[in-house]
Amino acid sequence: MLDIKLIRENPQGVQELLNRRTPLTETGGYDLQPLLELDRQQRELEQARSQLQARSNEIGAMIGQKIKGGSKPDAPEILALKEEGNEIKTKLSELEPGEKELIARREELLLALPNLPAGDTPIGRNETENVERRRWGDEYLPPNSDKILPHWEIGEKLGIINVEKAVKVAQARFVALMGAGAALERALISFMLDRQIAAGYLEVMPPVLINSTSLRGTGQLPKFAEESFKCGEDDLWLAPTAEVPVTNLYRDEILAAEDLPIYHCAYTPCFRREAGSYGKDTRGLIRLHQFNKVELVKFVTPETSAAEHEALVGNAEAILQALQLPYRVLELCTGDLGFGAQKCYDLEVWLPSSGKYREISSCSNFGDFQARRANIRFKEKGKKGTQFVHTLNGSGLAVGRTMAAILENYQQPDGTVRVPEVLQPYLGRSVL
RNA sequence: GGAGAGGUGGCCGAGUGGUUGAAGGCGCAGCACUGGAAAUGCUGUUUGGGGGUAACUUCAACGAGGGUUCGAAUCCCUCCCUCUCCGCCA
Repeated sequence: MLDIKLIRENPQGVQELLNRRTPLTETGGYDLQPLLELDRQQRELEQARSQLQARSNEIGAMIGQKIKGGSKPDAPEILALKEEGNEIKTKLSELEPGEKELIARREELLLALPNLPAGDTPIGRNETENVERRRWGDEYLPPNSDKILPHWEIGEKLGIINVEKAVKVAQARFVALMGAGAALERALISFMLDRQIAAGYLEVMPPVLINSTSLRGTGQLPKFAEESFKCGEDDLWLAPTAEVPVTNLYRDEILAAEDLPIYHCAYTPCFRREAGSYGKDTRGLIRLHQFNKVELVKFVTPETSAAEHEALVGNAEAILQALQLPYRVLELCTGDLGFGAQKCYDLEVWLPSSGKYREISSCSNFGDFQARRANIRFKEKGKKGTQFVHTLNGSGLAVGRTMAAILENYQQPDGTVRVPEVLQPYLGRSVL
């Protein structure tokens, strides 16, 4: 959520940054004018209301004092005050619903606004204008990539990925991992967690059924309801990413400045409806309704968040490097930036069967956008008031896509797959 | 699912209609005492909105939302959550 004060004080500046995401036109974009108008009306009403309220409080105190001083409750001067109190109450009851309505509508508009891109986020219209920052691991690109099978075919041949059975059990876009496939998934999860724990992250295992307040806190609601699975009987949703439960661990808390930064890593299954992506990536492990992910989440002070962001990307990259998987780092342009992000790097791993880099991690700095929604603050000793923390998160990494990358990049001519060296202790074997 | 108890400030915990934003304690900060510290004493210590350059001022908040009243943490209604016991269960 954006700061209404910032919008009020610098509407042109905010509008300009929002236009970098989607230009404001007659047909689209983000128009601040209705919000500013609501805000103006609301403050006007608030002033009128609180003046009346002040007088009402005064009357209450006066009556109290008189009665304490020995006046009878039905003395004329008290009856006169009560009369005035009643008049004020009538006026207040006329003002209050209007103000509440204005506040609710302002909140609604505010919740629908995305975060402002950071000043140095490259400007662009869509994913074609993302900027490649670096590549890593060219020396590990597999030779004769034209002979490499897509991971789902290899998985099927090895008997470690079974789609048919999963579709029977659930529906399309689910897979069942069998034998070494399940073991590899588990090994990857353990490996990733161990590395991130060693890098200073505290492991958590949060609920993956989460309430709507939590989803609103991180920005998935109200705008992206159709992307998550909802449990109809309860106010519970299946977590689309561990970002939601882990960030919300600290919702409505005031942290001590010396507790920051807080680093968490979490393995969770993730559930996404993938609405609107019906034709895409219909095969394999790339786009599923259920997948595993190790997530990194940071809570930091505003001054450190940019540096913490770079470090977090480095923590995600370290996994790809340890697995010797070639990848590149993209910085998302303003037109492709996620709703809550002010700056975002995507890591894309090389998938030789399709000759493409595919997203395997997305590392975002949310600034205080989520903290404002989820009310996560910190207090510095000796300083008055509180500040919002900055939240950051990134995948470290998406496990299924990592498995896909391994199956393809580590394929051998005889149809077997080498196990990356760092995983061998976890799996107890060197070939699949 | 059945029965009961309860939700107050960073924490514990008083408070059943009238300066109660809230006693007391703990914690924390400052000052005093000390060679230094401990102990002790004194003082201070919630958050959010509005107005104001500021000093300051005003409103709101005792789980949430309604209601009664001139006035509600205190009374009434609805909802949510937590805890205990029983049942069920990995």
